[in-house]
Order: sequence, then structure tokens, then C-alpha cells
Amino acid sequence: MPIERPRRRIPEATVARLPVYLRILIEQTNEEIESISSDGLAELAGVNAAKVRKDLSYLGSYGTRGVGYEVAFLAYQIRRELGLTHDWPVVIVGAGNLGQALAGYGGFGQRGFPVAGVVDIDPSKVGSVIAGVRVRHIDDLDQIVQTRQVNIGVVATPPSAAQDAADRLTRAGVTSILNFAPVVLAVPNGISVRKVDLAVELQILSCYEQRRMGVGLQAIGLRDPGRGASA
Amino acid sequence: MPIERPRRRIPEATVARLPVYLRILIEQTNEEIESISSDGLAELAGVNAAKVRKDLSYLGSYGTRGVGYEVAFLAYQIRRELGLTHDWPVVIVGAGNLGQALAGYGGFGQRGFPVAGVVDIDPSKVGSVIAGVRVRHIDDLDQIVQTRQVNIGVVATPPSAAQDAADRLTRAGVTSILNFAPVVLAVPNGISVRKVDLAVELQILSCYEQRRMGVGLQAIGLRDPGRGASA
DNA sequence: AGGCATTCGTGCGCGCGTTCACAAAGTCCG
DNA sequence: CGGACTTTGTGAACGCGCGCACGAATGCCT
Ligand SMILES: NC(=O)c1ccc[n+]([C@@H]2O[C@H](COP(=O)([O-])OP(=O)(O)OC[C@H]3O[C@@H](n4cnc5c(N)ncnc54)[C@H](O)[C@@H]3O)[C@@H](O)[C@H]2O)c1
Ligand SMILES: NC(=O)c1ccc[n+]([C@@H]2O[C@H](COP(=O)([O-])OP(=O)(O)OC[C@H]3O[C@@H](n4cnc5c(N)ncnc54)[C@H](O)[C@@H]3O)[C@@H](O)[C@H]2O)c1
Repeated sequence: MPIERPRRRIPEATVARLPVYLRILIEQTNEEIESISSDGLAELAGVNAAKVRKDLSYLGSYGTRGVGYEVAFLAYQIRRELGLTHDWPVVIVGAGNLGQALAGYGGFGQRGFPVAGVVDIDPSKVGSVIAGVRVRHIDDLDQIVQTRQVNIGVVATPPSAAQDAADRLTRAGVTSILNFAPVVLAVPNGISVRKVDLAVELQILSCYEQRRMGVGLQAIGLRDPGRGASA
Repeated sequence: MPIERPRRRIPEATVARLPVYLRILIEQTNEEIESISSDGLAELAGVNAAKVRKDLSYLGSYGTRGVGYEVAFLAYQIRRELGLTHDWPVVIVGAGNLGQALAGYGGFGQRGFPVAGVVDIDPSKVGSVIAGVRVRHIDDLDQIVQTRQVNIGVVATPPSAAQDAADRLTRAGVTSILNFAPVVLAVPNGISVRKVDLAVELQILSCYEQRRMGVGLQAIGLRDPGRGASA
């Protein structure tokens, strides 16, 4: 099988959907389903069928007209494009409420993101064990990143310490950061940052709720009795 | 002061940025700064200044040319647009690893999203107390939603139970859902859903890392010694 | 073999969001 | 009071992503 390089740069929006397709394909594999059409995949992913086909076409022409896509093969192609053919160990900075929940969550390891280490600045946290992983001091960060070949760091510190955490991560050699603190991180060029801000998500929902109810109802604190339109 | 209705529908992308501006404005208020320019706000938010001005212009003309925006007043306008002039109690379904972290996180209450209740289907979880909130049985969901006027629900159950949790939430009268389970939820028309999928975020970062390293380097497992381009 | 049904791959137009650039509008200061 | 300076608000151009619609390819059945 010839190694086929992607013809074009894959759009950001497509990259964000590929993981969803991949998860669905894995579920299909578990149910022994060998083939799936763009329509079926679109239904399960909650998107347009044409969008599915266009997304997948960036990977190459891996479908069979009149039939669909071979589930296992397509899953492999998506994995290859996303760089999931091997594990990406991650290091978590901040062993608080959230950091512990993340470290204790088995789902990451299963999906190819084993927790290479958890670090904290608080001496009282250092040494405790979370889901088999011992919390180490943040000064050990460089060593963990080096020896475990870590490229991805997770920031789970309070907002005031998040920039410091990001600085230490980049200095240690990490090139991608997933940030849970509600702050905008400044990082050197070439470093990728994605943020997960739960408060922002809730505030967006709040905006929808706000629009859903009439101004009058809101003022006197009544519930909107009917269901509005718009998904 | 006349109540001014927004001239146009505010774009989705802008709504997603308003919470970021708001958080920055609140920080500025805490530092006793009364005025800020679009340039300053753009810097702190990590976006283009023109984008800031266009975003804010959807709210109305609340800036002063030659000066900037009055921090407190602008914050109020954003709050009004996002529907943050009053609290939005939320109910959390699933008192596991993540549900407990969320319920125990004080940041939500501070930002106007008090936890009205936590429910679980597991009898052994029911009755335990998390950060002052007693976990109740999921059969009590309707009552909690009714009496506490809950519009927003959070799904923190295992993937297999997420659709069931969403169904119960919508049946109870919730109209917005924040979903942490890695599944695509099917909901009736008019119900808003936002998902937070940490595995997807990591996989997107993985894709960037994949692109960062040359194919040859990846094959033999070496670290990329240099820093690539592209933020 | 041929016709038919199915499904992929994609060209194309459209609408949204981003960014530039600039006039309008205000401040500041002598 | 007037001119220089600052900053907003927005028209316009651009690019990207979405979805339609259709040709092309493949399988299946007779
Ligand atoms: N817990 C949640 O459910 C939740 C929800 C949304 C957002 N967040 C955000 O996630 C972040 C973490 O939340 P949390 O509830 O786990 O907070 P937490 O206070 O429980 O934990 C923070 C941890 O970070 C450590 N820390 C502080 N400074 C550090 C530094 N410079 N280097 C390394 N470690 C440091 C602390 O010792 C502590 O253990 C916060 O920014 C919070 O806003 C949390
Ligand atoms: N923990 C994390 O850090 C993390 C990270 C990413 C994603 N997630 C996702 O968040 C979800 C929750 O994760 P978790 O680690 O808290 O799992 P968990 O197993 O610790 O908790 C799930 C809870 O949901 C309850 N539950 C099960 N079925 C229910 C039902 N029908 N109605 C109400 N409650 C029900 C269970 O009793 C349990 O208490 C999962 O979908 C997981 O994939 C979690």
C-alpha cells in the first residue's frame, strides 16, 4: 500500500470533527459493523452528509461508491491523520479538584493519552497518589517531560498561576497545552494552545436562555411556558 | 436611560467571545481601572482590535472616541446581553469523578451559576454531601427543576447513560444542556446543547503535534528538535 | 452483459466571520 | 478656540466553510 500524503491542508473545522467520526467508527467496530455510508455516519455524528464526505475526502478517496466506507480502514486513516497511531503521554500541572478528576479518569489512557505525570507546587499535595500516579513537585517537570517524551501539557491550576504553569511547560519543551484556567495564555510562537472554559460555555447557554424568554417575562421572573424555535 | 434593543442578531462567534471580554473587564474593575481601549482589550483577550470593536458594536455604541470604553458600563452591557443580570441555577446529573469536581468548584456560583442540585442513579451515591450540596436521586430531578426554576442541566454521566440523562432533563423542563460525555446527544427542537469533550481537544492537539514533526522523525520516535511555525 | 440503484467525490454558489482602512467624533492642550 | 492627536464605528474586500446538486463509479440483479 503506497503511503499517500494529504493533497491539501486539512481545514481546522474538519480536524475538529474527525475525532467525533473516529469515536463513532470505533463504536461501530465494537458492534461488528464493517461498512458505513456517509449518511449513516452523518446521522450518528449529527451533521450533514455532504460535510462528512467532504471531510473524509481530505484524507483521500477511501470510500467505495455504491457501498460506503470500510469502518476499520477509515478509522485507521483518521488515526493516522490525527497522529493517533502512537500514544501521546501528557503531564498535568495542578493536582487540585480538577487535576485529580482528570488524572483519575481512565478514558484518556484508553484513547492514547496516558498520564505521564502530575505535578503541583503545594508540598502537601506532593507524594499523594491519584489512580496509581504519584504527585510530584513542579520542579520535577523538566525531568518528567524529558524522560517520558511528553509533548502535551494540561494546565489545571488556579487562574493566577496558569501563566506560570504555561511558562514552565513551554520551557520544559512541551509544544501543546490544554488550558482549563479561565485566562488567556501568552505562549511563544509555534506553541499550540486550546482552552476549555466551562464558565464560558455556561454563559453562552445563558445567552440562549436570555433570548428564549421575552423581555417582559424575564423582568418579572416567570418561566417561559412554551418551547421556542431554533436549535 | 432608554432601553436599547440590539439592532442585529449577534453572531455566534461574537457571543462566544463576549464572556472573555467580560472576564477581563471584571479584572480591570478589580484593579480600579475605569477605562479601556479596544486595543488594550484586544491585547488582553488575544484577538484583533478591529474584532473587538465590531463585537462590541453589536451591543450598541457604548464607546467614546478618543478615549475608549468605560469598563463598568461595558461590563454591564455584556452582562445584559448574555443574560447574566440574574442567576441561572444549574442541575448536575451524575455525581461521579467529574460531577463532584464540578459541584465542588466554587467558580460557578461566583459567576452566576449556583448548583441547584446534584442527582445520581446510584443509591450508594445518593445522600452524600459535596461542598454543602446533598446528592439526590435522579427521580427527584423534576422536583428540583420545578422548584428551583432550573433552565440549565449538566450531563456528567458515563457515555452510555448520557442520552437517558438528557432525556430526563428535557422532560423535566430544562432547555439548555452542557454535555461532558463523549456522545452526540439527540434533543428536541428548541433545546440548546453544548458539548465539552476533552478527548477531542487532546486529539486536535495530537494532530498539531503530528504535523509539527517530520514523517521521518515520527517513524523512528525522535523528538522534533526545532520549533515549527504557526501558532 | 446491461440496466438500475446506491453512494462517493467535488465543483459551485452563498453566507458568515475576519480584517483592513478610513471618516467621524471626541479629547487634550496651548 | 482651534488644531493635533486618539480612538471608535463601520463599509468593503477577502477568505473560509457549508450545503446543494450532480457526475462518476461501483455493486447487484436479471
Ligand atoms: N474544579 C472544577 O470543576 C473546575 C471547573 C471549571 C474550571 N476550573 C478551573 O480549573 C482550574 C483548577 O481548578 P481546581 O478546582 O482544581 O482548583 P484547586 O484549587 O482545587 O487546585 C489547583 C491546584 O493547583 C496547584 N497550584 C497552584 N499554583 C501552582 C503552580 N504555580 N504550579 C503548579 N501547581 C500549582 C495548587 O496547589 C492546587 O493543588 C482553575 O483555574 C479553575 O478555575 C475548575
Ligand atoms: N472525570 C474526568 O476527568 C472526565 C474527563 C473527560 C470526560 N469525562 C466524561 O464525563 C463523564 C463522567 O465522568 P466521570 O469520571 O465522572 O464518571 P463516573 O463513572 O465517575 O461517574 C458517573 C456517575 O454517573 C452516575 N450515573 C450513571 N448512570 C446514570 C443515570 N442514568 N442517571 C444519573 N446518573 C447516572 C453514576 O452512578 C456515577 O456516579 C463521562 O462520560 C466521561 O467520559 C470525564
